Amino acid sequence: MATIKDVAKLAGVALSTASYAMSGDSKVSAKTREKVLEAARQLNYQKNGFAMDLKRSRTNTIALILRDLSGPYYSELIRSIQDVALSNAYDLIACSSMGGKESTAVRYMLEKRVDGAIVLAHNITDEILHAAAGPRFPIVAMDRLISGEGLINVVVDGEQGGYSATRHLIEKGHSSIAYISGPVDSYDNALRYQGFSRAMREAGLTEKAKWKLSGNFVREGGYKATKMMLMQGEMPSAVFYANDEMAVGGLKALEEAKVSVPGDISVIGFDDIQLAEYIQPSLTTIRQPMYESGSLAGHLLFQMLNGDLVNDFYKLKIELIERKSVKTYN
Amino acid sequence: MATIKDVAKLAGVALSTASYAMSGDSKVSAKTREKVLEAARQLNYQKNGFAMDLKRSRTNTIALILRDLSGPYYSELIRSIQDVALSNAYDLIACSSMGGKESTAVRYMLEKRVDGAIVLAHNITDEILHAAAGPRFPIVAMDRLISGEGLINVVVDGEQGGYSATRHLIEKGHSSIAYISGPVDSYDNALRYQGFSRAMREAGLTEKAKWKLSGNFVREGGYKATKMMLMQGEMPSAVFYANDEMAVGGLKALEEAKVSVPGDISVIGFDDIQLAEYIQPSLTTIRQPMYESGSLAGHLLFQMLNGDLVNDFYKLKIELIERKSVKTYN
DNA sequence: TTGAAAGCGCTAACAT
DNA sequence: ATGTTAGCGCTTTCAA
Repeated sequence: MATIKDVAKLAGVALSTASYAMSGDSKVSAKTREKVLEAARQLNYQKNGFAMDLKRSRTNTIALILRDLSGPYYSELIRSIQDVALSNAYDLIACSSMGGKESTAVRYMLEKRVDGAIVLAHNITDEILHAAAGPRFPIVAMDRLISGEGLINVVVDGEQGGYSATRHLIEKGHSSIAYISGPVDSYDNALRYQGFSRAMREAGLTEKAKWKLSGNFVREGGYKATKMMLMQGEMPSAVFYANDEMAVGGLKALEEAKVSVPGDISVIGFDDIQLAEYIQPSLTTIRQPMYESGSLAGHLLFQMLNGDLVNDFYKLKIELIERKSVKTYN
Repeated sequence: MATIKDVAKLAGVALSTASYAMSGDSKVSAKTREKVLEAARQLNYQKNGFAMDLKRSRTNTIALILRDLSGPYYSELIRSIQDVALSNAYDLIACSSMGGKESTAVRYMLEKRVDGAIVLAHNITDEILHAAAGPRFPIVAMDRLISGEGLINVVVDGEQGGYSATRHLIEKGHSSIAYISGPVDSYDNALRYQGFSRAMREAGLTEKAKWKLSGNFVREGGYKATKMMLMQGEMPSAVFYANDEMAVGGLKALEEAKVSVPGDISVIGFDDIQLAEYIQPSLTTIRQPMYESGSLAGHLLFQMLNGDLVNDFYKLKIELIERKSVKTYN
């Protein structure tokens, strides 16, 4: 691999002149520049990325940290962040946090291989985020509440989402409502459940323990939880799945049991995944403002990178998407 | 940010000793190591990633280059590559090639910010791939045929896929078959179309120009192409959409026109996206071995990184997934 | 306008 | 077992 030194030598100029010429500095004469560029071309010269980063102590790239790169779930969010990065002439890389402490994501943040990060990866501890963030390294956390130097939050109002979903059911006349929950240690699930509880309480409705089942946020879990609910005999008139994936599994269990949706039972989900629109019946659900929240997170990150002061907490509202899986109860 | 120098000073040892201690070299005494580690802890020391890379001239990370990070389409492929990277104790980052020459992806390859790459991004030219690849920088191309130093191919047999899909239709008794194509400059589309043509020719069937419409590989395109086909009056008994996204759009157009699938017309897709199973009717399609091909690409990349010699061309077979959108014609 | 040289933070060969 | 030192390839200050 040719280095800038080789280029300078071939062009017959000093190293620094070569550097100036290639970065388009105006103090180099056109003739010299051409000579340098020609030499670079001949040697097939490519600048070494980290030598530059090291010198500049800036990478011009930000990272998006996801628990699992392969999740189809975040595509809109990724798109929005990509847009913002592009318009700021920054590079964006996506890192997986699979592997926790040992993951690519953690290494990149701790070793400062990027200039800042947007984090959506629950398996990274607060401790690591605190260690990584700082005045020179901003982090936007989208999956938790955390504060500290260089650390801000952009979250979606999960409590309001849970509340809205439940209110919707109640307004349609449902009073016996099951809640299929995500993992107990999930912050998202906790918020959604809080919203559910508040709506129930305000309407004077009681939650039944046997109608609170866990589906672990996965399709299979929703399927099993629903089977279990079915086996218990008494059925609620509606069920609130804490995410769409579980609702998809639930719909399958219901179909197998010949329980008609929304005829016999209404269901509502959360997330508005792509499938929600296409499944039978199409799923009424809560849409999170993915594009907006990603875009906001990106913009804030760049403001911090510029040294601007920003608030450290932003909460976005969600929206109810009404489809065909909820029916007025009578 | 504390450097290793600070740590060494605080611990009262030489720079190199600190370095050795922290990388767990056995020649450092336990006591010294503890002293160093303690100093590092106190200073909240984090090693600087690119200083290390620069010195080692190795990054221990590979890149997966995708045209658009936000596409939900590649999740299985990403997962498989992630698995392979992890098991080789390498880091994996995903880079978008949006922006072409100026993209993050191209910068990372050219500036050698990673040790190698797997490319699935048509908007990157062969020229760039040639410039980036070399004996010290392996690239696995999964989206084209290209050869050169450090450059190998892992592709899925699109021609066979197109052939199988068409054969399936023919075996079910269909003889008037439309082909809704992707972009003309798409290599994937070309292969699928070749397979289609071969099957038609072998069966003595003729392609009709008016039944070859372009949908650009997107849902909306499939929708429009289908509308156009409908307007033309005469209908084929089956249509082969060159990808599932277009088929989804097509199904919608058909439904709006009250043309029953598969009652009045059969449809087959290509890719086996997640939706294919859930849409009404569920879509018969061609499944690409995403996990397998990603895994293979990953393994090959690491073999090359190790200096092993590998073949420069691998072609994987596809598989027909029979669902409900194709009916025997009578 | 050009060149010499310092130094970014780290590793590793070599010397002690 | 520990210390000294020479770079990795680049940018940028300072001097010419």
